[in-house]
Amino acid sequence: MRKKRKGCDVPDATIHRLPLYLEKLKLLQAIGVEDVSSRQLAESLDIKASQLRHDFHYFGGFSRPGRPYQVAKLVPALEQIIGIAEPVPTVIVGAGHLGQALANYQNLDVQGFPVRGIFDVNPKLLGLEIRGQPIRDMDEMEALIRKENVKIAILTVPASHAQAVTDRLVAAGVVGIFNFAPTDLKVPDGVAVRNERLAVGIMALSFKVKCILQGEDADLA
Amino acid sequence: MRKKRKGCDVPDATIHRLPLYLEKLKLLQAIGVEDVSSRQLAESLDIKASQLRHDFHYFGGFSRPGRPYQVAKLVPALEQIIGIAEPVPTVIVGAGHLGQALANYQNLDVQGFPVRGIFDVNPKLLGLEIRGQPIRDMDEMEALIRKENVKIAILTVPASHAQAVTDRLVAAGVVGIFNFAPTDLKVPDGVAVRNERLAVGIMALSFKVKCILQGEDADLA
DNA sequence: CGAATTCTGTTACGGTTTTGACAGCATACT
DNA sequence: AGTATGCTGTCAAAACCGTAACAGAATTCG
Repeated sequence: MRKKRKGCDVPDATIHRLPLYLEKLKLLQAIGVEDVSSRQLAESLDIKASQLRHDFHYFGGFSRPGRPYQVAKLVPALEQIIGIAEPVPTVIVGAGHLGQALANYQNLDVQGFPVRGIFDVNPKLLGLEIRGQPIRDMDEMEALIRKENVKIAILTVPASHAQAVTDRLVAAGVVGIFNFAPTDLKVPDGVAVRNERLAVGIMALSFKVKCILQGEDADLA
Repeated sequence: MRKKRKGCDVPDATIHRLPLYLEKLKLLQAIGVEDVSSRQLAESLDIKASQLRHDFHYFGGFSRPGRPYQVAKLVPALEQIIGIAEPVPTVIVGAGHLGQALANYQNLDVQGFPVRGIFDVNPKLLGLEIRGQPIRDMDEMEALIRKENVKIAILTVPASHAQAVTDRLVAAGVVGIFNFAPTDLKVPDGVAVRNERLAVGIMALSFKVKCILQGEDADLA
């Protein structure tokens, strides 16, 4: 296999922690904190300090040894690593309840993912504006993706349409798909999919709840 | 530590796969399939058959050796394990866009989590009906949770209110919280929290997209 | 009836992630 | 100046998870 680009050969588990680090650091920055040690930052996130340093180690020196991390240096460094140093234009496909909720979710913009288009097949929804964006017909999708150079799409269509829409997105140049449809998508190499399956989340929770309740019963016995 | 209850000392990774197994099995059941081998089931989910058997092994015999799994046996067994053999009553706290979208999400009911109450502080929302459920005032929350014996709550309030609401939920007897607020919740032992952080998902995706695009640049060079 | 096939349950291996430990640098203090 | 302290970067051990291999059981076919 070809040698990976610097900073891309990183465990998934680490990748999932980077946004948490960034979020917490931005919070600290907002309240005027300038320096933060690995211990402080890790404890506030309920992880071990050694893990945090280990994570950062994949990307090389964020600080000089012996000195704590500087928030003002770390924030842009993490944004660079995550890929949101520049705003990342995004589209939402599927303007049902979930799609509309995401379109309304102000944090998407704030966190670097401005929504440049919302699309749906339902003609009744066309023209309805959400935060200044009209819901557009699917016919316009490819043109807008190309025009705005959109690389990331949020997919909130029914499972039955997900694969067909995915194929169109990929053909139009989308490289990352955030999939809320409860189905597995087939994509060519060079396209990343992240499945966000609500049902999995709540069922995993249910499993733990069941175990907790059983444990309490046992305590009483 | 006290000996764990049977079937509760299971890796997280396995727990997260159980809903996928169940979903696929229900699909097979719906189209009349009676038997399914570990290989068939695993391939349709893009995992190794050995992993599937390994997962099932945590819970003991679902089938007699030498015979494939019987869908009609496996579905209720998994439902039992996950804890949804009986419907699990649920409440949604926070009737903003996301809360309403989840309340409208029909699959919640179908998958065993009927919504028994939707709550919000905003008086303008009170009384608005979503799928037959009125949005109720927060004052009524504890009473309804106790009356319906609700153990799982879905939290879609702003981050600033999340901890206060959590404390009330826990005090009222909720044992599992599905948290969509971008903040870490402090809960006592015996309460499970699952954080569903949209920002983490899209940023993890962004990281991979950045790596893919860099890789393509490299290919051209 | 016996061999071949198909399948699961179980165990052992290999890789990855997490945790712990320590050396080295920079500062603060006596 | 010299010592003590706090910090990071780095490496090694430990825990965890995924994969492969195999033994045993039921069925099918000759």
